[in-house]
Amino acid sequence: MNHWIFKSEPSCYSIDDLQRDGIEMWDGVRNYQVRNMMRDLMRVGDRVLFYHSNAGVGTGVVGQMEIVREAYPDPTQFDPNSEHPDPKSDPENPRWLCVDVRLVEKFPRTLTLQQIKSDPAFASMQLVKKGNRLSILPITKAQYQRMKKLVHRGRS
DNA sequence: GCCAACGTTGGC
DNA sequence: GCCAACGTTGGC
Repeated sequence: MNHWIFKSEPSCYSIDDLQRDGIEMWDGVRNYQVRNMMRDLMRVGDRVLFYHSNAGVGTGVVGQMEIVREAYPDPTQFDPNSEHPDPKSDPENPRWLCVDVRLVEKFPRTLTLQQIKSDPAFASMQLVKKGNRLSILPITKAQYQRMKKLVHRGRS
């Protein structure tokens, strides 16, 4: 089983939106590295941390999810009215994929990026490295569990 | 709103 | 295949 972080700008789609929806198609990925991770490594049952990006003081990890459907063609690439249509994608051989996620838990508070950066256990994570622009990142099981622990303990 | 980082595009 | 221009991401 693999562990992941999925980023989303809360102004676009937030943990509260997912709480309302329960299960959601994670669409709009338009990056080849991320697509390949979805295709090759992501499996039903994988655990995922939900990260709010570009959220000011609210930037950080806000909950956990799980993968409930493995990679399949992202329908929004063929929808001219969607956020990210891709006219060059061939319906016979779709370029972009998505997965379905289910909310497991909204955390009682946000584990902020500041807190994550200040913990040496997370120093090796891609998330805290400068210039990382991937919307989906792998994380180790140990790091995942430590984040869960910190956020439930209330203080770190 | 600024700007650094980095992926993508397209001319050659 | 190189690389400059451009667009996007995301922290601050």
